[in-house]
Amino acid sequence: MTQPALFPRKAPRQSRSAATVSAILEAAAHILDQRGLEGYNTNAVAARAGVSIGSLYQYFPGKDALTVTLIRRDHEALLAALAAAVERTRGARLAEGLAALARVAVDHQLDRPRLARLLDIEEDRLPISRDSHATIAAIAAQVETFLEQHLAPPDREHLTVTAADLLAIARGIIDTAAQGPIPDRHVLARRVRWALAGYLEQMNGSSPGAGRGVQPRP
Amino acid sequence: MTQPALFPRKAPRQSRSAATVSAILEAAAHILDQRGLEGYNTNAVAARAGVSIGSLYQYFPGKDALTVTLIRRDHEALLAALAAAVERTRGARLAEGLAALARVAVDHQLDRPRLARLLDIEEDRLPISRDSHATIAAIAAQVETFLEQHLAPPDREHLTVTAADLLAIARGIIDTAAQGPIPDRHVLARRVRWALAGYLEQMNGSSPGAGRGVQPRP
DNA sequence: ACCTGAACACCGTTCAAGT
DNA sequence: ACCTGAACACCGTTCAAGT
Repeated sequence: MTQPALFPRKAPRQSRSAATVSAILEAAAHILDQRGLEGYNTNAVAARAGVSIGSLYQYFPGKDALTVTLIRRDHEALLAALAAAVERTRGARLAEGLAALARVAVDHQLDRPRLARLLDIEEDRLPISRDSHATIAAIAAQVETFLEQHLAPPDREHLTVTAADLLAIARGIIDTAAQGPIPDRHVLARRVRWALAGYLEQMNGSSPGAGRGVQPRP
Repeated sequence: MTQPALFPRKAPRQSRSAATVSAILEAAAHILDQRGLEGYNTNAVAARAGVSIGSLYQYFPGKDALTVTLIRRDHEALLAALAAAVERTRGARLAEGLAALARVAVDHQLDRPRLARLLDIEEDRLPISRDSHATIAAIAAQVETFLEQHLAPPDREHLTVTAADLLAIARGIIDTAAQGPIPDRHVLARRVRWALAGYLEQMNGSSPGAGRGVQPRP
């Protein structure tokens, strides 16, 4: 019943082993992107990385731990892009800020669409580990910071739920759109912006008690 | 490279074999709901259904075909509930209708939350087969019908995209919320309603050329 | 027409032997 | 400290033999 750990087994201590870990991760991303989940197996990853299967298991306790590391790296890239956008639009109007966030989310997903989609699928399937949770929380915190900058201070509880919903809405639209033929970034970003702005506006107007505090800054 | 078919191999012709198929599907749903994807394997399904593994493969060409059948049944239940709600709210105001749709979506997901979530995960992973596509299209068509009833006629192209986005938004919020502790249905439905109404309102207001036609009925 | 279950294949993982 | 690859275990799938 004890399931295998989902974090790297140990950190590499010598430069050659650091290279091994890098090669394994790069091979894993490449195979996922090129061959999909069907062709994604540990033997193929080890072969492409040019190491033996034993070496892979020296650094990763299992296939899922490898996948989780790819997911965390992907999240960290999104976090960096998001933080930059939040910083950049600090003085801007809400609509402009939301447009920037929508663009970041769309660009992130469409950079390597297949890999991004498969990592999302695996993320849904896998339990969230400790440090994955930290990165996800940091992403949500960026959205909360953005809301604090562009809205009058509502109560904390709502800020958290609101940030989570905005992220879920963006992900829902982008993931669904990305299942079909590659969509136009600009059009897709506009649809995401509509959804985000609309949610905020509705929340503001619909719930007299709860939403009162969420007002655009003067 | 030719991947196995994802539809049932053949229809049962005798009553005992119909019972076999039913037992297999029921066992599959039960195991998914109780043991998760980890415990979901064809040997366990056959054992719980009380049939040999060979019988399972007589009716389903593979594990994924079994899963796809569960997904299609789930979609058909959603379609029926959605069609009833669309019919029921035909004369109602837009806000009331959206609230009804949000409730249908939330109730459907929270009926058997774990099973619903795992089927969603598998649905993302699996290619959409012919008749799965038909059911999904029928669900989207219900949303389009709803929009036609409650909004002034916009152009067709936009109706399709709008319906798809509304579904994606609802799914994004509900799936994400359902990952954590079981959320309150009423609160969750309200968040979904906000998101749906907000998207429609934004689309209406933000895009002078494209959105002009989407106006609430007088 | 339907059912059975041993056998096979593939792939995740381990471990004894190396450098 | 790191690497190797044969061996093992689990599970999806097939197929020859039944009723």
